[in-house]
Amino acid sequence: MTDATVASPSRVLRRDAAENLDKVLDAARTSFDEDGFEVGMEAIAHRAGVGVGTIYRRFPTKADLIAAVIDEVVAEIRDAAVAAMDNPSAGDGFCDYLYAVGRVQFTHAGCLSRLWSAADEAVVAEVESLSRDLLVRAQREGAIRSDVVYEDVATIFWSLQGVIERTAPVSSDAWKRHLDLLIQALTHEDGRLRYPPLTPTQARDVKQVWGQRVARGAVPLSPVRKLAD
Amino acid sequence: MTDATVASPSRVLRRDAAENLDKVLDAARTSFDEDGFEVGMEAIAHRAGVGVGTIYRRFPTKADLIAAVIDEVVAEIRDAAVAAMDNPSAGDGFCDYLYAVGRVQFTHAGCLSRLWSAADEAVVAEVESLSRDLLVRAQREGAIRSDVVYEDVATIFWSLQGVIERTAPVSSDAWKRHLDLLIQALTHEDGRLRYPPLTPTQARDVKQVWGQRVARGAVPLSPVRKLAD
Amino acid sequence: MTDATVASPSRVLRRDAAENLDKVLDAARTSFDEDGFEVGMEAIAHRAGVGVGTIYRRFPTKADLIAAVIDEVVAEIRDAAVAAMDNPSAGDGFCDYLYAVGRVQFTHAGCLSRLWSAADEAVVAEVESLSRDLLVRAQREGAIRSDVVYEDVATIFWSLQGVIERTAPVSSDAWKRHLDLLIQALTHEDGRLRYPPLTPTQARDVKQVWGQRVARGAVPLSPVRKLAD
Amino acid sequence: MTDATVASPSRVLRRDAAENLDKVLDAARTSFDEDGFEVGMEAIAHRAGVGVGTIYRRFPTKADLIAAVIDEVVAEIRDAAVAAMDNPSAGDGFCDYLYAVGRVQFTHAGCLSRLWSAADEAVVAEVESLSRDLLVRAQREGAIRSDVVYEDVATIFWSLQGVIERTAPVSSDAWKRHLDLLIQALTHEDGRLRYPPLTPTQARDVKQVWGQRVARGAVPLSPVRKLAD
DNA sequence: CATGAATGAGAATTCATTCAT
DNA sequence: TATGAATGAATTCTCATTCAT
Repeated sequence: MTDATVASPSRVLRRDAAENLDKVLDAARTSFDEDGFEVGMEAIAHRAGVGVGTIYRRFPTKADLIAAVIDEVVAEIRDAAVAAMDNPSAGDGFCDYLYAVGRVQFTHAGCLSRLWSAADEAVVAEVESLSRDLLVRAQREGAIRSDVVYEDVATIFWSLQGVIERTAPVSSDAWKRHLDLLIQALTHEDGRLRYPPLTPTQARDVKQVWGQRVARGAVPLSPVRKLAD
Repeated sequence: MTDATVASPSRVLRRDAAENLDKVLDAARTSFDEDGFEVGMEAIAHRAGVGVGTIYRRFPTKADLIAAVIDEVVAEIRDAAVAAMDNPSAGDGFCDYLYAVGRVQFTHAGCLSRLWSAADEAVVAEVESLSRDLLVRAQREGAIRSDVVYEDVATIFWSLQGVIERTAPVSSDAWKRHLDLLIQALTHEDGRLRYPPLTPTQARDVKQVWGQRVARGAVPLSPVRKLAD
Repeated sequence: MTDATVASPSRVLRRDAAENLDKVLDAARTSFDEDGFEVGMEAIAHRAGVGVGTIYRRFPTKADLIAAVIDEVVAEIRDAAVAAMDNPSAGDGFCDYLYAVGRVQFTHAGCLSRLWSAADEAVVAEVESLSRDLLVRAQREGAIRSDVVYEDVATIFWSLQGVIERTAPVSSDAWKRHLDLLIQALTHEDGRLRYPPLTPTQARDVKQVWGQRVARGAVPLSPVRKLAD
Repeated sequence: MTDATVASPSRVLRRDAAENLDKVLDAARTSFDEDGFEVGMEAIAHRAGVGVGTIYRRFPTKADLIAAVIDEVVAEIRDAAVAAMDNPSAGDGFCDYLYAVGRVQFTHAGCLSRLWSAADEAVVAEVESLSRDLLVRAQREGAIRSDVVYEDVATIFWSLQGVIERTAPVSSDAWKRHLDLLIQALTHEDGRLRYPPLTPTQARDVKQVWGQRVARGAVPLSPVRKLAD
């Protein structure tokens, strides 16, 4: 976070440090993806080829390490959103985006329980803003029904998380089929939705309340393990 | 934590064993619903107003206690399925059922990570069979699109779990809106689904793989905490 | 111990009580013989067909129950000693006695760790006195070497315990062969024994020190389990 | 229990890992010798001046710690066997060996219930092989009667264990006298032994059956406590 | 700076003993 | 009086975090 790049004789050390940080993040990401957040710090350190102390130097807390990994994942999603913006068809772009988010979540199946709630606020805000734009553009184009709001998009992501968490070890298509179904619903105007969407405030609270839990030490788990095992 | 533990002799009159068992199950259910499965046995015992030993008398293992609670939840779902069968309109019955499952899952938001996987096999099989019937009847009536299979129903439940786990502390409508959306997709015949459903085998594996994880001691979490607290 | 046999209208209750006591002792004996002293009180109660409370009525402590069983075993040994006295050949009588003690110890293989140390002092004294007599008579007859003292007999019992504890589940001859060897040594006069025997005081201390251990709660176990299992 | 736990920062300087491992093994050995295997890990850790976690770092399980200590003891016995081989008189060498084994067993009186059964298979095999050689050589020399087999040697060790377990706190000669007696029997050819020895298979089973018990959690005890205390 | 050994609170589970019914 | 449910201290083991080397 504060990696000041001051030109100096100690640049080599700097590089070592940066390399180490990368190794740690890689190891953490992979560990979380495969085994979920319950993996011990020792296991992550081992995978990274460093000592636990080295991890704790950069990440004072396991929660911080998790947050760092989550940030990367959320950044992947942001990039997907940006890419989707380039699609000349707003409707296709929006759908591309939903699939991309599904793909990212599937890839990081072990991290889902903390996605959004533990991530860097700024990036999350960016993602939110992009999501909103993608949705509105698609709606303006008439590709997506008009009674849908941004909060429904967030809900779809949680929905996918539920499906992915359970099916990831067994199928890589299940979530796609589910999303397909959802998209079909999103593109039809006819039936009115009978329940109100989450308000923006509530959507924000979801993250906050979840965060509280974590803070209280009731550290959740990650319920996934990939196919090979 | 700082509740003075002065035991006045008449503070707790001992009741029937059955009553005690109820207290334990109630306490466990509430604890799981609110705090998830990570709650300590001690905490559950305290909530029930009994010693840990009392819990262990009926439930030799924490897993057994969890299973008992889960069984109750699954039984609620079974009852809902049975009730839905009575609806003269097969389509309405099926939708009733989906909402009922959502409602039950919402009520026991802390238990979702073990639903299905830890429950009594027989009851789960019963639920599955009833679900299948409800679906087929609704399809025969033309209320539900024909390319949907039972495994999609299971997927919908997982999807709802994802939504509920995140939104339960904040909204009791979010999952309903999501389900509404899904049902609209289920009732439309037009768009073909582009991805295959889970095979029955895979659907079975979902439970099994999850169960393995649990067995391996990577005890899942429960990611929810209700509004008040 | 204090079973006053006052003739009275409540004699039937008395009989029930006595029957219960027998059932408890039988169950305890069998349990200890088979599983050692670690068996839970619950298991013993179950075997006896009574509740734990009933056991605790007669035996305020597990140690007391153990002592009661041990007393019976020691009484068996006393009876064997008495019987051996009847043998017209003092030498044969003495050897008979050694074998008899071995047999009793083998039968109660799970109880050996407390034999002697936990038993009723009076009966132990009786056994000791009889043993002494049997030994002296055999020595007077010239059947047993003269440099052997009573304490050596006790030592032989402990020696047999060591052999039985290890071999009981596997062989019912091992201890006999060992005793045969010992007896051959006992009947030869030639080699002088190079080490002094335990003094009577020391022999007494063995029991006392052991008893202390027990009292301190470091309740030993019984290391045997019979062949069938 | 009531030792003020004020941690002055310089109270315990941290030493090498190796040194610590030694401290742990020493503490474990002493604890077992004195109090038997029932001592809590906490107690051992306290004696070693470390936290429980430190023990568990090297010994994932209490059983592993026990095994480590036992291995050392068995190694002592192996060394004694090797040394006995050097004795030009095969008969003396054999007797030396028996005494050496007695001495080792006496020193580790609290560990006897697991000797052989919990030890490293390879070393046990080595000891067995050496014992066999020592016996055969002595028999060839005519020093030991010919109807004795290796399994009888094992039996003698168990016999000594029985004597030592009871007498160790009270006398350091008792076992020697008993062994003296046994050796006199071993050196006489005249009387035939009336019972068959353990077969090699049975001797092997002794260890296995015992091991099973341990595995089943019926952790044996150690029935000894040294004189002082 | 990096390392990984040490820490110790916390979690599940057992079992002798007590006591309401 | 008998029953067996309830108790809770004690035990083994885990893991995030600290800190000597």
